[in-house]
Amino acid sequence: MTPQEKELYFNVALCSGLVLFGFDGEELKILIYRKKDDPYRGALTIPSKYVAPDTSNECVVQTMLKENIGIDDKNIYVEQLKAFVKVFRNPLGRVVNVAYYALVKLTPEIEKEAEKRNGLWVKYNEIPDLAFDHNEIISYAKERVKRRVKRRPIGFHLLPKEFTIAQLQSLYEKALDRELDKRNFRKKIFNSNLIIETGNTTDPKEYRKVAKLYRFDEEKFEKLSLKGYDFLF
Amino acid sequence: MTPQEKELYFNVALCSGLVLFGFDGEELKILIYRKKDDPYRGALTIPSKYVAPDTSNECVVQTMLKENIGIDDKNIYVEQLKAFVKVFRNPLGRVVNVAYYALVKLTPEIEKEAEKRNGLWVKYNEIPDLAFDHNEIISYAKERVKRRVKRRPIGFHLLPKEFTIAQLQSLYEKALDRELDKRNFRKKIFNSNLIIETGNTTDPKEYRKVAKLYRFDEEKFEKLSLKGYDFLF
DNA sequence: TCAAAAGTGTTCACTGTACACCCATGG
DNA sequence: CCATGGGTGTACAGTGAACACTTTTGA
Repeated sequence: MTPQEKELYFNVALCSGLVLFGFDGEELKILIYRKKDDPYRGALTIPSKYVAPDTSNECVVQTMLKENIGIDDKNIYVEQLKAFVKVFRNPLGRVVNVAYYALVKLTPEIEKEAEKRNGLWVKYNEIPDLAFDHNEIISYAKERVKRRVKRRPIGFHLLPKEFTIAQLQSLYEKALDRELDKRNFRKKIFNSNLIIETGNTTDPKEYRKVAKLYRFDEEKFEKLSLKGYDFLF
Repeated sequence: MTPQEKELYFNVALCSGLVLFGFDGEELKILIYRKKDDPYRGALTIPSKYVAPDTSNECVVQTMLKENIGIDDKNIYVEQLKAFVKVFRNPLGRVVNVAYYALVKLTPEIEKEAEKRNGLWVKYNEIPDLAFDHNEIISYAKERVKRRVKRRPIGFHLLPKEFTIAQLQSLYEKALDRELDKRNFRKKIFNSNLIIETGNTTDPKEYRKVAKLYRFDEEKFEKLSLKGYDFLF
């Protein structure tokens, strides 16, 4: 490669975009921000951050998780979506956004933590207009999650350690954007043998009727992951 | 963004990588090259090309199709896989490879054309060691094609206008990397109503027994594509 | 006593899969 | 006459989808 070519081609910026899905037991939400700098000051965006040439995109995603919701945990489920590469995405120059999505269990603390840092949690089905091509990125992320949820038990990343079947079903309904039959859902979940009764129940003060709590069988999950796909909805 | 930041971040090169799948009626193949320049002179690679900051990645893919196999056709099926972004992919600097795959119907002419231009067609299941992370890219592409083939009738992009059921089945077997039952396959294909008997048959000189030729019902295909997924294998 | 959510089985249609033989033709 | 590949139907199991009532308990 000639020096001229080097100057021509090594002239692109790289950034990581993050579609952060959070589930609070009832609602599936996505974290967005109001931009505080140019370009598009004041517009809404998903979390995005430039990547220095000697830093990995995945590292920047971890940094964003730490900065945006205060989570410093390597076990958060993160997966690349694809690159968004349109020429005129950004007025500063050619910026390639390599988009990722991540799944987190929301607690009131995490929600507040993100809001303290100027984040906004918006419902999965009520995404406002965003800057750049970020709406397109979110659509792509939602499709990916729909597909993953149908095939792999990634839903467990979004739930607390112990959860009720109703919470699990609610999550699947939100992610797939359709109602599921309660009896069929339970049959399917129990047949998968991926969840185990913990023996605990919900706090009687919180609900009208106590519900059994379950946890996820990690061993079975590992085997299933290795084998490939299963767990269809 | 400060000028210092601009200098720091706008320092990455962008390239399009292409996993080109071709089917000749019997074998599913991938096109690779022997590299003629540094770095890794002499190593095998998939077609890749730097993208100038004012050019779209998709455009570069079209250019590669033209340069590598002499096909100048906007109807070739092309889809982005994802970005391959490791920091030390390339000794010249940070190069982000946005990988695509494309599907083409191979004729002896196209195969020879590509070979004239130094291309090598390797069988889907006999991929040699490649430079950079190109083996990883091909693995990812194969997984994507497997999934797509199961869900959408993209197989038709790899076949000539008129084809036999045996050719179609052979393609599916190669792509999915397993044998399929002849009767079940025919049942499934005919039930999908996606193919139409043309009334023509194969040339009696070519085969021991003539076989009916079919074509693909584009109208039904459009409807099916819009509706979403179907056509499971 | 009523509203709200937990929990529980059966039936039917469809789809995937396993499986074997006859026919036409060229060598 | 035989090797090759085209073409055809049935039976069984498993899964998806539709569907309604009882129980518990807090308000």
